[in-house]
Amino acid sequence: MTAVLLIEDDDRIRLSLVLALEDEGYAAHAVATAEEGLIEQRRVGADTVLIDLMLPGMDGFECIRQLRRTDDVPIVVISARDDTHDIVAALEAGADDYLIKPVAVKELAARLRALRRRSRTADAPALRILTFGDLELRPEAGEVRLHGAEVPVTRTEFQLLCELDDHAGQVLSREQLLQRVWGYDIGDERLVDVHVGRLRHKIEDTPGKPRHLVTVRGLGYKLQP
Amino acid sequence: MTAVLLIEDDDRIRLSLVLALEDEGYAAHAVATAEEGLIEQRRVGADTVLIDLMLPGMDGFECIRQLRRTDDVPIVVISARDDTHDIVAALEAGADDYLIKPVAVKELAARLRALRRRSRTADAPALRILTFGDLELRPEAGEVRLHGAEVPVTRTEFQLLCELDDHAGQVLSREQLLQRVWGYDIGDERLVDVHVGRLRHKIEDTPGKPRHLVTVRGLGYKLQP
DNA sequence: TCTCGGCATGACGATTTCATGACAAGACTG
DNA sequence: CAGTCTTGTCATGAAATCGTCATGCCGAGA
Repeated sequence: MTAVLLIEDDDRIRLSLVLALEDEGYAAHAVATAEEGLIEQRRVGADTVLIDLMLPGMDGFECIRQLRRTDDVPIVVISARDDTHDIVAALEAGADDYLIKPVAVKELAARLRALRRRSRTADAPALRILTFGDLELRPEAGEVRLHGAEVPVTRTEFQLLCELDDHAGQVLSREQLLQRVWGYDIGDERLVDVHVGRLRHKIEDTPGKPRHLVTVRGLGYKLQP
Repeated sequence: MTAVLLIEDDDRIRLSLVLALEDEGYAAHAVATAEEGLIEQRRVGADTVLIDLMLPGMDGFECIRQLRRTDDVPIVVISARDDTHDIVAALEAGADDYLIKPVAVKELAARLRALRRRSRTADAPALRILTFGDLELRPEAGEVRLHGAEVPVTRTEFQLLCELDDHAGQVLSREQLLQRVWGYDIGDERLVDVHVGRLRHKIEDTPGKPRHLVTVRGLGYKLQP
């Protein structure tokens, strides 16, 4: 059974939501403040956290941020405030979904199922530093290194490389690359060739024999893992 | 850049959403019908699909179900209908989120970011590998391996192999293969023979005794599981 | 065994697909 | 404002690939 932790200060809503969730087959557990919620989640480790934004003491936003420091648990906000600004802030703080009170329990249950479907895996990815043999890509730093030495690449080249990197090992068609790097719907696909060529000059040692950025004839290009 | 596919029949909404998404830094691409959407997603493979529910022809629910049969892409519904029943049905069909028109673009963008944050970890190692004894087929990588070593294969050969693979174990007639790989309605069936022959040179070790790509006299070819 | 239709295969010209160098129009910098 | 960097377009040539055809083989049924 799925364990849900509800953080909500209003007694009536808290009680009715717990009952409704139990009806839907969840093991629901509720507390009234953000502080209790943090402790409880650390202790119990529910599969999903439901949280109100307006809480006495620590507010919902801060609670979400603190949860997110240590926990990748799916978080759904349930709030009376329907302001776009609040919604964006909550999602940016680390929430996964935002429902406006009064909530339809069926909808809540469906959203919880959808979210759970999506959150199957647990491990959080570390800072990405991707290595392909002697080629290093640091997306956050905007750096490309070959044999440890930084290689100057232009913005377009870098984006192209990142796009290929995001799908390392997969073939991306010129069309896909045009769409993703340039934002074109249609356009001259030779443009991709030209940039791939330029990139190769910089990141391949042996001309004519690309080891990283290989072309798959008739399909596109890919970055060799 | 993140590629988004929008499926929306209303011209005004479609255009304004595309522009708004591009402002937010997405590579947006739009079609007007569910049927086009399915084709487009198979062709281009966006990172996220936005879809309206009320569409001419195939409706949004069915489109979501069909997408989900082959694709794990995040799907966000954007609909004018605010009925709980519709929301639940869409989420159950496989959607990840549901927004009610008119949508606040900032909220949409925030939800897309949240969804992407959530999906990224899950679908990282999604490279399919299909194995037939010593023969390996990696559709996304555009690779064919025999005894672990990569075999260079042309596009048509690769498509032919994928098609046979999709129906592994069952016989496909030359006519079916012509239709599926070449798109011909009619044509010279010898063409299939020639390509099967070329493919065999590459993926069979013992000439004259095909172990993977078997011909069924009078019927067609099949890939032996 | 003979015959015949289905199948395999090698060759070849036509076409497609790629790589690359050159160039001009911006963008950026000092 | 001049010089440099970046970017998109184009032309060209090389190489890989495609579809067709002709030829010959092989298996199944008589």
